[in-house]
Parts: sequence; structure tokens; C-alpha cells
Amino acid sequence: MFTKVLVAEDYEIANQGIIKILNDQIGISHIEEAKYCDDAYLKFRKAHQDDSPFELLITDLSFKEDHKVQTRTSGIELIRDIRNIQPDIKVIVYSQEDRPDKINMLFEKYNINGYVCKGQDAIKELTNCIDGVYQEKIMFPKALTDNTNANQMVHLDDLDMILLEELAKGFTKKEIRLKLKEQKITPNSESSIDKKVSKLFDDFKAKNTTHLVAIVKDLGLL
Amino acid sequence: MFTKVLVAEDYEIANQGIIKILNDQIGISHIEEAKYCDDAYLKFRKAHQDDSPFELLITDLSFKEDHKVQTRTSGIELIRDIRNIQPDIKVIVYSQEDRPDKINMLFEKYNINGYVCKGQDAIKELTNCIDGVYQEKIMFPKALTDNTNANQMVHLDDLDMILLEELAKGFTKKEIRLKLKEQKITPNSESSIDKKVSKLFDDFKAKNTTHLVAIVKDLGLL
DNA sequence: CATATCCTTACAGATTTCTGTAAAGCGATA
DNA sequence: TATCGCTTTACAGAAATCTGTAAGGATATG
Repeated sequence: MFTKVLVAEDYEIANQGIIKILNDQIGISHIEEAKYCDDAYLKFRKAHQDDSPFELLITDLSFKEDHKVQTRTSGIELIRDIRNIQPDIKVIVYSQEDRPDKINMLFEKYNINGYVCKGQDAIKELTNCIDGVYQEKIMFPKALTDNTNANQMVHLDDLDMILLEELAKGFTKKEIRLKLKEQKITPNSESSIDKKVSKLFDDFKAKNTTHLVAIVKDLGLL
Repeated sequence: MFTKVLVAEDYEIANQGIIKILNDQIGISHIEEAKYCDDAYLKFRKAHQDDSPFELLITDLSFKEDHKVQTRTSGIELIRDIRNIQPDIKVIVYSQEDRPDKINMLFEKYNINGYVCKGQDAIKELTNCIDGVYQEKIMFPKALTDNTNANQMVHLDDLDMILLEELAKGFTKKEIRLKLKEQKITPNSESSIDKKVSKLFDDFKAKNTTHLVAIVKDLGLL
């Protein structure tokens, strides 16, 4: 079983809960915790430099911001930076998030090894997930495998995401076109943007831009 | 110090975290836990009938619904029912909720004795809160006393909320006008709607409707 | 009663959105 | 080279948004 684990979770009590389980139920000896992404990153890097690296990272996704200014503000950035240094570290995300799209994204884009939804059966799910990941399995959460509607997913490419973000920030299509031109992202004609957004209308059954952004926000994709 | 405490929290891991703290840091001997409101209520009533009542209830507000059908679905109902039987029991709410209005409501309407926000310093806040409540104090969360920005809040009236909701659903102002007319809500001219929405633009510093809805979604008001 | 203030409504015009159609560009294939 | 399929772009028109100005109505105050 894993012997050295890093837990990144800003909510102290959840943090303690995870540690209690790792200790009592799984018997992992060396556990370190961090309440901030940056702290987690520093602990990780120190361990890596000292040649006693962590084998597993258990992290939340969202970290509340407070007085301490952080360079990393979400678990995703933490995963990215840590994987940059130690690509083979196992990563389990433990989060409130239960939207299939978002969770799938984590597996596809960030190659996480497991996901556990905060919830009633989190203890069993977590221990189960750690077991599986230790055996090199990819551990999807029940919410994802149960649900058949995971297949109804809409695939969004990079440009789709850019458009959604810019629209949500209130930019007009003219402004977005200029931005894309500046950054040499193609296609960048107003017509192409129109087409792409119209496709998003179809995909998400939205009536107009405002509706679209509201839907995408609700789905947690933005 | 309290000797018999009931913890109602559906998230197992947070549940375990609370128990760990009550055990390790405060030294409370008799702790019972419940993952469902109804369970909590039954445990409470049994203890009360057996003449060894709980002295303190620590409860979450929101309980996720699952296969088990519950008569009580939120901490508020639990508090109400328990206080009905044992009015002098101390109650601490431990929840994600950080909106001043909502928290204040709990103190005013349900006479809770303390409130702790789930968050980075929850452990210290929780132990501190329990101490205070034991000394018969009313323990407001820091978020409520610290924050001066509670006053900076934008006040949204009913019509504002209706407009935001309808816009987020993708309805045009013409459609919204007709809906308001049907429901006999005034003002309902397109001009008045324009004016009200323009004010919201100012309040939230939004560039257009799409931006406005995105902002309001992010703030969790919608 | 006169006046000030606030709220509602009407309207106008510049801009933007949304939805078509059609043309141009480009790679793959025979 | 010719043709097919796909993507990008151009353009156009109806609808909706956004931002003014101004007029009408209700209420309060002196």
C-alpha cells in the first residue's frame, strides 16, 4: 500500500476526516496535509528534492481565497504543477463536484487516477478508490458509472471554451474577433464565431447567448 | 464541559473530522453521529426518553437526498423538531453557508447558540464556539462580525430576481414583459424592465445581459 | 394649490445578435 | 487535373439590445 501521501484540502475538518481514515482504516504511516495549494506544492517539492517523494496526492478542487495570496488557487493548477515535476505520481481528487462533464474532463485532460465525491458514502468510496489506484486502476466515481447520461456529454474544444469565457465576460463578438486575431487563433472571423456559438446553442438547447452562459455556468463548465 | 453531544452531518468525512476534534481536542466522551436528519431525530428522542438527553446538537444545514426517503430534509427542520421536545438544548450549526442574511435568520428565527462556517479555520472556530456556547454565550461566526462588506451588498428585490431568472432562461425582454403582464406584476413595460436591468448593470459592473447573468451566477445569487 | 420628486411608460436610434445564403479556400482522392 | 467534402469567410436582413430623452402619473410637502 501507499506509504507517503499528501492531502490538500482547505476545509480543516474534512482534512482531519481524511487523515483519520487514512490512519485508522488503511494504515498509511506518513501523511502530510496542506490547507493551501501553494503549501501543498512546497511540501511536495521538498519531498521530491529530498528523494523521498509522495506516492499519492489527494486534493480538493476548490480552495477558498482569503488574506494569503496564492499563486495557485485551484486543485487543477496544483495537479498540473506537481505532475510537471513528477509525472507518475498518483492523483485522487476529492471534491463536491458531481457534474459528469467536469469530472470526465479531469480524467481526460489531467489524467487523474481517481475521483471521490464528497458525500454520504465518501469513506467507503475513498478507501475503495485508494485500493484501486494502488493497483494501477483508474477509479471513476459511482456517480459517473451509474449514470447513463454521462454519454450525452457535449464535447467542447479549446476555442469553444475561449468563446464561452469571453462571452461570459461580456465581450461582443466584434471584440472577441479582434482578440482572437491578436492571439493568432483561427478561425477568427465574426462569421465563424457566429457559427460556433450557434452550434453551442444547438448542443445546449440555448435560446440566446445569455441563456447559453447560464446553462454552462450551471453545468460547472465555466 | 458538555459530556453528551449529537453530530448530524451527512458528509461522512466531515462527520469523522468533527468527532476527531471533539474527542482529541475537547475531550467529550459521549458522541453520537447521524448521517440523516431523521436518524439524528430518533437518536435524540431515544436519549431524551431514556432520561440521558443530549446537551448539544451540532448539525449541518443541507443534507443530500438519496434513496432513503426522509421526512426531514434540512437541518432547520431538525432543529425545530428537537427544540420542540427539549427547548433548552444547545444548538451549533456547522455549514457551508456564508451569506449574512441566511446566518442571521438562523439566530433570529431559530435561536441557535452558535454558527461555524466550513472553512480553513473551522477547527479553531468550532472549539471556540463550543467553549462559548457552554458559557451560555451566543457565538456568531467571524464572517459575520468581521465582514464590513456585508453592507456593501447589493439589495435585490423580488422583481430583480424575477428578471435575472427569466433572462438566464433566455427569454427576451418582450417575452418577459408579457409574462409580467399575465401575472399582473408591475411595473411591466419594456422600458421599466430596461431601466431595472440597466441599474443591475451598474450595480454589478456588467457590460451586458450575458455578463450580468454570468456575474450573478458566480456570486451564487441565481 | 403649486411644486418637487419619484416611478412608470413611450419612443427613437445606434449597436449587437441571430440566422440565413453563398462564395472562397483547402486537403484528399481518383 | 477535376471533383468531392469540409471549413472558413463575406454579406445581408430581421430581431433584440442598449442608451438616451421626454412625457405622464402618483405621492408628499410646504
